[in-house]
Amino acid sequence: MSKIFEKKGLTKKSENISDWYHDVVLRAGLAEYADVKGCMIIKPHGYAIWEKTQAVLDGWFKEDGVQNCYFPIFIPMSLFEKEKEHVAGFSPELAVVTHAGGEELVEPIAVRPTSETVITKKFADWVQSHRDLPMKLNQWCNIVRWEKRTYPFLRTSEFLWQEGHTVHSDKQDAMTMVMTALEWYAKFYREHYAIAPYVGLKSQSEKFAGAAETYSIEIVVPDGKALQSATSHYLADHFTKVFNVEYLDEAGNKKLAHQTSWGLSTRAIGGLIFVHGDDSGLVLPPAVAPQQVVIIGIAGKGPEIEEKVATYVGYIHKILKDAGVRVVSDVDFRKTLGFRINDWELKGVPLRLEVGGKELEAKTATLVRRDNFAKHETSVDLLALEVPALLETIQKDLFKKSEQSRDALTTEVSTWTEFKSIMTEKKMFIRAPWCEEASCEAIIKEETKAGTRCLELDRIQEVLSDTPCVHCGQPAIHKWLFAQAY
RNA sequence: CGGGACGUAGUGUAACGGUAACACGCCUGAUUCGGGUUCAGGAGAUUUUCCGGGUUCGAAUCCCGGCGUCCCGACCA
Repeated sequence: MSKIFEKKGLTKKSENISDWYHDVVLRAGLAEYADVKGCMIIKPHGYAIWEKTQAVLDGWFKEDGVQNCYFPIFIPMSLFEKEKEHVAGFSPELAVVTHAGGEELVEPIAVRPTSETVITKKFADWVQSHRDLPMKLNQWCNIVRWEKRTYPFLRTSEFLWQEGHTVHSDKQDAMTMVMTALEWYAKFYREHYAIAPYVGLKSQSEKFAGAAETYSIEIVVPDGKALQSATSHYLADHFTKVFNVEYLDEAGNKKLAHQTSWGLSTRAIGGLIFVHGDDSGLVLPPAVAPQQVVIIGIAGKGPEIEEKVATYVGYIHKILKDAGVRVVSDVDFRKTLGFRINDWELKGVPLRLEVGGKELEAKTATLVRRDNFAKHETSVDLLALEVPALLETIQKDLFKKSEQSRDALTTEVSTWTEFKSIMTEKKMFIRAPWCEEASCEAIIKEETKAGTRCLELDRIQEVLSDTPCVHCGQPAIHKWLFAQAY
């Protein structure tokens, strides 16, 4: 039925997924390397995906009463250093400004790796009464973390994200916020990125520096490794204590506010590339594709046909645009057909309409799906209904495929021998009983490079009895997910 | 931060210590256009080979230092 046309110079995903990934990022026009190590220039096609991401999440945040704001990129070192665990966690990757205005600064300024400190300091001023709570803020901004080893989108020295910061009267209210944010992210990945993630609680050693609890979205990359793809933290009173975020309750008692923070970054785009891409390049889910449909005009012989085809393409373009489809037309007849098709496939446009002399005569268009290359011809009269429906089908099929891939890359084991051989021979997610001791986790990581990824939400209630830890044999408490991480 | 590789037109590569070359891309014109077509001509390195020193009659090439990038490890809320 459908043949996959190989791309010149594009490494096959199955041969070397890392080379393939880098090739796709560059060839699909998502991003390029910048002049500073580990930094990335996000090109229009990549940025457009980010804008789609922003639009969806931002809408949900606002519906819930979260307000956008902006705090400075610079944080005085003294402020940053106030919460001890926090500074210990972030110091190694901090970029610090020591000179400005031609002079050495009296106090160095940190470039934000996250904004808990500056924002909490202001919460102390803004929160006085229980009537001020909850206070929910968010900012879309850039972050700098000087990682030793970088990877386009997955781990860059500077990246874009949103960070939500909220304060609440008590733990219960804060936890509701933590779970709401987590659910937004899960829903976003499922319904917009068409990715089936794992959602759960991080272990104590893997949690955010300064948090009481961290929940995360974990994506299963097709090579069996894990990508932490969004986090939601319950900060308890760890920061509010340090910055004195106190309020008076109804009875006039002074109380410390409870706090949350949650974020999703441009790393998400890396997950999107990894999960759906194939040997022909990027594959975008229709929900977030900057262009959902490309109409390719196929020239016959001579300018006369070209003109007719171009007119016909314009006609179909309008039909689709009126039907609410994000559509782009390609009638650049100076380039050969193969070149144009390959280029649009690399870019990952979910649906291609081929329109030439044949279709013009029959008043049809040929529809080709990017995800499975299935091809069929349809009458123009049906396009306004059929194209949106087909885009939805593609969206659903991509999700199903992601779900199958995730499940196929997850296995349950109960013995250490099995655990170790799986992790060393074939990387994948392992679900196994664990004692929840940090020392045990550290040894597992040392021997297999795999750490805990999360305790799935629906397994938190499922407390084990008489089950030994997969590694140390001590009583296990829950079944956790383990994997090597990106 | 340890180990390795590398740095030459826009990109990818070549050049024994002796005239910096080739392919792709780009421009012009044809040709072709239902899956990266084919051909002809042209521009593009030029205080030329990342930067600074050195050796030499002569350095892209050898030596020293710096900077940077990539790969492998350690690290990575």
